[in-house]
Amino acid sequence: MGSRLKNEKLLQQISIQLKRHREKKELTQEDVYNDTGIHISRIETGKVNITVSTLAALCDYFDLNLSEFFEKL
Amino acid sequence: MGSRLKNEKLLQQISIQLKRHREKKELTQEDVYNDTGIHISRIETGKVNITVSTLAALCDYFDLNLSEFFEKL
DNA sequence: TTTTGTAATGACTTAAATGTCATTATTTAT
DNA sequence: ATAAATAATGACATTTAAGTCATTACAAAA
Repeated sequence: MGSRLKNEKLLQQISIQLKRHREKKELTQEDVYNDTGIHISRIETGKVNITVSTLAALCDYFDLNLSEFFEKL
Repeated sequence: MGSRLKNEKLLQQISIQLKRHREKKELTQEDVYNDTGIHISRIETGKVNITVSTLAALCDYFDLNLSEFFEKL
């Protein structure tokens, strides 16, 4: 059924991607919070099963669409 | 901040996409449940803010990756 | 070393996704 | 029209994402 391993891996990859995009824009976690209201710290540790809304909001904030975000998965 | 409108629209689009893929494979909601353990009914109504894990599991089940799923958004 | 800025984590609350099952539409076929 | 299959919804429990704030860890700079 839902492979826990594959899932953890996916969340890990998402977290790394988000961190990369944040750092590319030279933003702190606090910046992200001030601008979006999202606490990204726990997300970037890869332990949170983020919702589509949250991911969409972050992608929007980082100026990328969901499709290209998952392209580099 | 998080535009509720845009969000509802996104979730609506996701739900429609999922339904399209399910029907293309001629699967019932019960089939999906039996194979994945996921109750897709509420998701297909577009009122649920699905998690990445759930979406990933469904995409996997429908033989498509997340990137191409969001391409046709 | 000692600040200082930033990130990670703990504790807790709230809201909501997910799971489960029964019941009520709704669609499709006979 | 009736029956059968499928989907939607209601009600409820469980789990967990997300919000909030304080504290600890860590890194970079002074």
